[in-house]
Amino acid sequence: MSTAIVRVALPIPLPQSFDYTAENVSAGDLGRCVRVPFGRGEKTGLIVALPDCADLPVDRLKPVIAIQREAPALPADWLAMVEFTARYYQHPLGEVVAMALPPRLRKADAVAGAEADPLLDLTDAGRDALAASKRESRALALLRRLAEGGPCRRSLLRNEDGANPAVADALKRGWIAPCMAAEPAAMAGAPTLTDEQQAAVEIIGAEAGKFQPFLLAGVTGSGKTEVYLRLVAQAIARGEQALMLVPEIALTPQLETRVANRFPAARVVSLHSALGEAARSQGFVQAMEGRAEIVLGTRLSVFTPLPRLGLIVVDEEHDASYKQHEGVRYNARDLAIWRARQRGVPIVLGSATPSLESWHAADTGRYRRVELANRAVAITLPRVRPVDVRREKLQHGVSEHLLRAIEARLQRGEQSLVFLNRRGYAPVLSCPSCGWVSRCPHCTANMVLHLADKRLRCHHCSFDAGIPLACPDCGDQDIQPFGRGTQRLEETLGERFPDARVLRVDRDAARTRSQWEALLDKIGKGEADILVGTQMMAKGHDFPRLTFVGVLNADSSLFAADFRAPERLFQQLMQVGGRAGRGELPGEVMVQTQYPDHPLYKCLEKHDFARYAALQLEERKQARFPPYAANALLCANAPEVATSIAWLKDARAAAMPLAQAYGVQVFDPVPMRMVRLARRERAQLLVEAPARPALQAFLTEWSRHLWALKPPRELRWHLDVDPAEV
DNA sequence: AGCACGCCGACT
DNA sequence: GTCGGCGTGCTC
Repeated sequence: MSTAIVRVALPIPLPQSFDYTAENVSAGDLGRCVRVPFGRGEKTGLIVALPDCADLPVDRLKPVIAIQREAPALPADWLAMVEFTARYYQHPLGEVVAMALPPRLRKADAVAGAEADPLLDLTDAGRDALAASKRESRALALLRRLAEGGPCRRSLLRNEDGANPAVADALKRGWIAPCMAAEPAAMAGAPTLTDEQQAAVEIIGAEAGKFQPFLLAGVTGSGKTEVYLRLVAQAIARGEQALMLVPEIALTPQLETRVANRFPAARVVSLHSALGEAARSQGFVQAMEGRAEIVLGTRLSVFTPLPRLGLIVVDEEHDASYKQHEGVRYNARDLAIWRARQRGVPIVLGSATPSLESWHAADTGRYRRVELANRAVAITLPRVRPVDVRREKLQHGVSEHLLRAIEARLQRGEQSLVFLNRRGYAPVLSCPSCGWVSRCPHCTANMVLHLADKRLRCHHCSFDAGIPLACPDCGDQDIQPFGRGTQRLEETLGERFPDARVLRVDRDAARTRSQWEALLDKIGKGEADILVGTQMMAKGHDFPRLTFVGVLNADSSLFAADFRAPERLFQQLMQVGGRAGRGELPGEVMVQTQYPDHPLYKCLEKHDFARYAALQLEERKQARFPPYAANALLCANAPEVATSIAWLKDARAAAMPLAQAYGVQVFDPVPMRMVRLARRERAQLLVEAPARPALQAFLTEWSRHLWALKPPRELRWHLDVDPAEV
């Protein structure tokens, strides 16, 4: 019996791991879950190292309770990634592990990797039955599908409605049977590639087995997904696994089915936040054991262990949902790149409107740019033009130009979308005689009027109140909604076009996944004439009958305090414009603005992303913003903003001696633009470094000081490395 | 984060 | 005389 030391990462907010003694430990126990005594209780952690000696006298170490040896250990490269994540984002390792591991895996019970989804194929008897068939039936359709498409996962057959009894019946009759993995790379129903797509596939495919990032810049409708699928097929054919990351709302059952149907014999694991614990654990284990060929998922799936990883795809790489905004504030796109380098595999970042960071990386040659300039589906890009609202009288915020454009679509039986990034009926309720406005009692924000359910609601903390009949301050009964939200716009358009079917698509109308699906379905079937939508409508889906997009209130992002606001506006407008005219019909986009000559709108008119990116990058360079600098924010919140500011001042004082040495600039603490959020008052401090390595080196040292800086009990703080908003 | 210990007010 | 407030200190 030999006693060894194991180093355990525990899910507690402390920047250190804890050492324990254990019997009969082997190198294979690295990456295993372990039950340990901790304080007065017990905890489950992960063995992250087998050190020769502990940083504490051995007699003060406690023995572990049990090492969980039934489940497979997490591989070394996975450990290296979570360790990197913890280091880079300055977050305790144990908490990173707790986030990245499905909860089931951390528990003591082993996850059985049951073969629940067998690959089915026609038997000889099945072929006979098919040949002898007389009448059309469910069973027959099933057999024909297998005959034409080759072997297929049972789950896929089940997806086609009502086919499940037919599958069971055919199995019983011996017409179909589980078969050994045929060719998982086999594709079903793949369209012919355009020359451009073909070229892209060849260029990227040639780098298989090497680390090489690609920026696949393809206009909306150019068929990026098709390029991904071909590359995935190549990877699978080489016996490798592919990881496909997509933004949060983009992972719909449609996409899952599209991928799964394309590779009927492959095992596709789909991972998203709505998934149950069991399904998530199962997918994780299937990927880890190399039994799944494709992992398709949102940001969290970047942590899926893949022993034979051969390709990473990040779709819509500019999308904000890749960055996590609480807990471990990681960016899945950036981690994906790190992982591709670690594993020596190519990575494809795809977008019609790449992030300026990625665009710049392509400019400097760190990434290889591959362009898809032509739309694969529609004839032309939509005509885009600004509507000068200074020269027009508006009707409830909508210009006559827009209304006429909608009218024309109605007459032609086509769909219009009016895009307004503001939920609710009106952004505020106000008293004209005393100036009272509906403020949230817990936040520095206004309560939004939701007339549909007769409530005032704070969009930041979800505080909810009834609508007062009179002004709470002066008693005036003439309190009024000010400004316009989607609900009011829906009402306005309904009044103006009484015969049209107006459909609102925002977070209130599509609260659940199924509501969102139902809305998409309704639009797809042409059961709406005018859509009123927020950014939810900006991405993802093509509606063949949608030929007009009108944009309201775009200017508000033009001169916003956050330096990334214009970038996001341009991306959003380009994406939303991409909704118009994806079918046979040409599209048109109108943007209401007070600044029709603003370069952003000029570039948008010409669909010139490259030019806009160049302009923005020049501005960023002048102002020393990313990607020409690396940022981190130290954020603090407490019941009183003074507490936050005071602690941040101490933190800054601790930083000053280091800042010189690393060449970083540490700014003064400032209250956040929205100081109060959910009864806490927030402040932050910006750190600006010339580049990421300098920032990293500085943060590593600074955070040691920060942990030693005892804050008052009621104060919370965190570091946000590469923040999305400054 | 938990969860202890620890030293000062109104209750059986 | 005790129950309990939440201040501070530790967890291998």
